[in-house]
Amino acid sequence: MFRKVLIAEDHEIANISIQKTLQDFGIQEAKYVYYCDHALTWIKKAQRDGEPYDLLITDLIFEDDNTPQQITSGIELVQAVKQVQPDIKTIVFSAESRSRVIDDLFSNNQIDGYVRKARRDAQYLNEALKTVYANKIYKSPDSADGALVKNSHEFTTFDIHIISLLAQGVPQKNIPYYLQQKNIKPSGLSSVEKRLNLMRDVLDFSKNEQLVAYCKDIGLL
Amino acid sequence: MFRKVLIAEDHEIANISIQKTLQDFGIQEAKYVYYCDHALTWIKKAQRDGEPYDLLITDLIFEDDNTPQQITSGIELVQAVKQVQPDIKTIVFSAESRSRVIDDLFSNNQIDGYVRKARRDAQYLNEALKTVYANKIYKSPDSADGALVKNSHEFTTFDIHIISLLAQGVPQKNIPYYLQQKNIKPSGLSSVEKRLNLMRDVLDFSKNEQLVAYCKDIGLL
DNA sequence: TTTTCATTTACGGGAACCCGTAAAGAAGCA
DNA sequence: TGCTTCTTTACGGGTTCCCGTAAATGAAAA
Repeated sequence: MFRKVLIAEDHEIANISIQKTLQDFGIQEAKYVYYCDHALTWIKKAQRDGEPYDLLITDLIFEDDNTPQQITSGIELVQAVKQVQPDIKTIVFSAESRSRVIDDLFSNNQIDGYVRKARRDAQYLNEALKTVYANKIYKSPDSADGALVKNSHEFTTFDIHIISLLAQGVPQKNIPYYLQQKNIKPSGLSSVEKRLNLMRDVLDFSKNEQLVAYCKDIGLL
Repeated sequence: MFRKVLIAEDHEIANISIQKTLQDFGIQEAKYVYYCDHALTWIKKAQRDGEPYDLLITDLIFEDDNTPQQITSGIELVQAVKQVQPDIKTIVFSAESRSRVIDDLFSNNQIDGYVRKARRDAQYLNEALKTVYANKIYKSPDSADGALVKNSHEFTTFDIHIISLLAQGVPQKNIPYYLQQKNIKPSGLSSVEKRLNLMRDVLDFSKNEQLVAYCKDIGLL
């Protein structure tokens, strides 16, 4: 089993439980930090001392508490750590449930495991440790996509920009101007209208207010 | 200190840590359940046996895992439990950060403590236990904000109905019809328009989309 | 280059929305 | 009852939005 493990998790309650889970595995050398910057510092230090960590367990979102930090999210932490020590194993432990976000972690950021904070998370974390130690990829079953797929619409960054501007009170007819400012590719008013029309159609909405409400609900805004 | 405590929390990891916190307090009789229905059952059973619980610690949101449940949220659980045993103390332990929602818990649902799942949640839970045991109200400092108090508007139920209908896609001109159905007093289109105009004016908004987004943010919808 | 196809933009009629003003209604008081 | 005051509703114009169609642009194939 893993010898040295580093845990980056700002919620004290979650941190405590991860500790306990590791103890049950007989892992003695575990370090627990509450900030991403501290995590990177410990990784570097261990690397220098010739006693590198085998595994990093990290959350995705770290709440800002006005302590200035260089690294502010789990994704950035993984990327920074991989630069220092490319062979380290990483497990992300987060409440994120959007399949696109989770899949991005595996494809772009080369993580080894994902456990969603949900009903049987302790059990799944346990399985993740075993699986990742065996050099395999682990994804907790409740984060395996396909669950939320009813008549959902895959929002592009273009879509999100439009809805975001609407939610900020920009009149529809002025949206082209804002899109040009950001060099976003289609910027014509008709393109905006057509895209809004398509989104409303797919989601069976009739008004833009519904789009804003929907995006707020699924955490897109 | 409390003798018998019941914990309703679906996340296994969080549940484990609450257990540990209670153990550190020397509380021996603690029962841990993962569903609201089970919680109510145990409360009733203990009541019948003449050994009632002193304290209920519950989450707000319980994830649906296709196990059919009567009670599906922490608020409903508190209300149901209070009917069975009005004198029980209740602490809510949740990630909810919207002050409006938290304040509602205290005013309408008579809870004794709120601890937000955040950085120092274990420490705050500790303080909550002591404070509530001393018959006082506890609210973890990171949920006590009041930071959102800019030029805020006191929403009436009339306001909320209007915005809710907008967020559901009802055309503005049809809102009078829906208001009449619910016997809401001013139902004229002009009244609706005037009220929307006032809300936008107070909050310095120009579009209804902003109102919907704002209400979602502060937990009004 | 020309042709073809897809994407983007321009335009116009009709509906919904914004907003100011004025009429109608409801409640309180002599 | 008659008067005042406040709330609610009705109306009309100017604007924005919705949506279908057509023109313009651009990219890839012939």
